[in-house]
Amino acid sequence: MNIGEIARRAGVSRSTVSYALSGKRPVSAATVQRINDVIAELGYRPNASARALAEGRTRTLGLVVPPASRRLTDVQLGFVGSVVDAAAAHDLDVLLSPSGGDHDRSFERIVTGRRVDGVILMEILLEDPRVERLSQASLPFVTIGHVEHPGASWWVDVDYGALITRCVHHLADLGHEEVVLINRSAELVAAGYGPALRSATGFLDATAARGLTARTVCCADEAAAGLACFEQIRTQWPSVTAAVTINEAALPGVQRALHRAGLEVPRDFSLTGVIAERLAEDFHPPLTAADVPAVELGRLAVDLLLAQIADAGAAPRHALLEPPISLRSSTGARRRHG
Amino acid sequence: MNIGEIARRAGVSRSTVSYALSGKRPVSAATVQRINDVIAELGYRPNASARALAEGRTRTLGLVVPPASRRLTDVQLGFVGSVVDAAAAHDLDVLLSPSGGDHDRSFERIVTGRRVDGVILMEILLEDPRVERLSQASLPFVTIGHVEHPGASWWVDVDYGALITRCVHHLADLGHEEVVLINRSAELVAAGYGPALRSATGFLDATAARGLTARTVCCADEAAAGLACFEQIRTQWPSVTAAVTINEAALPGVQRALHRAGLEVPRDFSLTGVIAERLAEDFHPPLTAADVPAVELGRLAVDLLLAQIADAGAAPRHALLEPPISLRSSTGARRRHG
DNA sequence: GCGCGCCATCGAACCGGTTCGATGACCGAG
DNA sequence: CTCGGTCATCGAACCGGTTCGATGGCGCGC
Repeated sequence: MNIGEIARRAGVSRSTVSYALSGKRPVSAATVQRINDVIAELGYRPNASARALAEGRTRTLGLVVPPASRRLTDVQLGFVGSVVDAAAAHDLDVLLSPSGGDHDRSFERIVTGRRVDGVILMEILLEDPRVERLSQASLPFVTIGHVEHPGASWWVDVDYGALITRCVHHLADLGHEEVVLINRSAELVAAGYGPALRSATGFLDATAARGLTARTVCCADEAAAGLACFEQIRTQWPSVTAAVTINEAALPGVQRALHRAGLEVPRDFSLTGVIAERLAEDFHPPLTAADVPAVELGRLAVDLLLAQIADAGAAPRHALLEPPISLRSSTGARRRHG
Repeated sequence: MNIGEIARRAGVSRSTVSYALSGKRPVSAATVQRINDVIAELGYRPNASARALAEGRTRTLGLVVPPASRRLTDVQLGFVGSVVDAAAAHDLDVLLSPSGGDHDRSFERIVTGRRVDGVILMEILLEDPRVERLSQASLPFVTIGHVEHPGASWWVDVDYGALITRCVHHLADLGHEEVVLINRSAELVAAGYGPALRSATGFLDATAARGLTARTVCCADEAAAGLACFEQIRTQWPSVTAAVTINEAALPGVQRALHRAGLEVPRDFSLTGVIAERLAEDFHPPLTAADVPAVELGRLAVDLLLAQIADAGAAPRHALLEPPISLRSSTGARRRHG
């Protein structure tokens, strides 16, 4: 069931079969017909490993994802799905590599084994050893998110700082004077996770610019933590009237805490942030928020990666998306004496 | 940077390098040392395609997932994560194939291109053409979920029928007399999606056995549908006092509907079903439910697949898991005159 | 001291494709 | 009729590993 067998049955040489399939040299119509008949009859398809070896490319992209132990957020899930779909649209397969920190067998296999033509890296830190590793391996790659000093690397990202800034201005315009940022977990912040740090910076800058009192808390990525966290906010800073968050997993807990405290959104409390569209719409009431364009970001990452693979010497490109805030119904004017 | 280069620098032949790396023939300690030094210095790793071609195996597993357009449920996400992790534990990579229906280029590439040593298929239907396709391609595969007549195929699954039956008995024991099954979407049921159909059968059998009045509804996989669906239940069958569900995505909507109707769980209404553990615990109050052991199922699928690959002639094996119901706090005795 | 056997290593073939240079048949122009 | 050029096809080399049979050197036993 290999190309030699096809050639034998069609009465031609192996190279002729190869050319008939690839079209890289002309083959007479009659011969093509005969070869195609044999192929259809035997259900032949070329061996991917052999082809990869000969061509020097695997027609496969690597996608480095956080290990399953760390649950994926909705936004991350959106990335994975859109990358896989975008790759499939180009007839490329996606090889998954669960990678946490530095030395990871799966990651190393991907990088040095020439198993993939390029890599998409997600959930990267401000200082991420994997970026360095890929650079020196001279394997094309695109990161979703960007390191502090991207240098010559290609990336796509959402401008968390700008989006959080916009959320703060929105709240300030509504008259809020003391607002809180519910960030991702303290571990992620300590590890140097870009979105968390850039959100914090944007939040502090914007609140300062508008003269608001700023509070920030870190919150583990789970509903229970969201509940605890919100109750702590109410006790510690009772005059806070609005929250900005990028923590999707905490939302169900925040919702419960609001309910338990008898606070109605947006009458008594405003809530906004950067949140996957589906979750923003599932919230009650639907969240006014910057929807992370996960699908677009994933597709863009694949496009950039393919451009980089096609022209290895090209100048690095990147895309910093700043989606508009979708006005839904979770923010309102601050109530005096609220 | 290939094996020939290593051999040249170490002053040995290519086969000696190969044997030194694989250990399949003895190589003197001094030579091994020299080879390892050169390899460490150059950072050499064997080319995966070449190795796959020579060995006839790719050290890669295929995972067929629903296309991204259909959002993954929490349970499905658990499968993907655990399969990837379990494969990584065996130093295997995972190739993703988004596949919906019948003819799918990505699926065909996986099946006939000898890109993978075996395939794990999830989200299968009672009659699934892909199972047939894999069988005739004589490529080892394991399904998560099982077709109606599994024949000689290997599979792992959760016994939805038995679990739903247990839920019904639990409610009957608590005195409920009219209960509703909130199923997955009507499209899935129509397509022949196993869990949905087996749940419905189990539900009808169990309610009949206990003399309960049974109601069933299909509900799209989203919060809004859950809300609408529950409100319809309240109008149409006002005396229903408990619900059983396998629809995770609808839960936030159900929660909101309960709240809107002023029903307190479990005092006024009982809720149970088959639900991912995390979601059951995020619910308010935490759901008494059969937690789908997604992680165990994924690991098991990989184990069975590897067994099948190792011994192609082995008799088909399968595993039907029936996890216990976790008693949390969403079910209670029916209130008279409720 | 000679032959035997073992140990380490080598060379060549092979896996299944792609690609390049060469070859032969055929056609039209001179 | 011959020569040049095109077109279709072929054969061989190559991609980078693995594996099998062969070989050379060495130590040991008799």
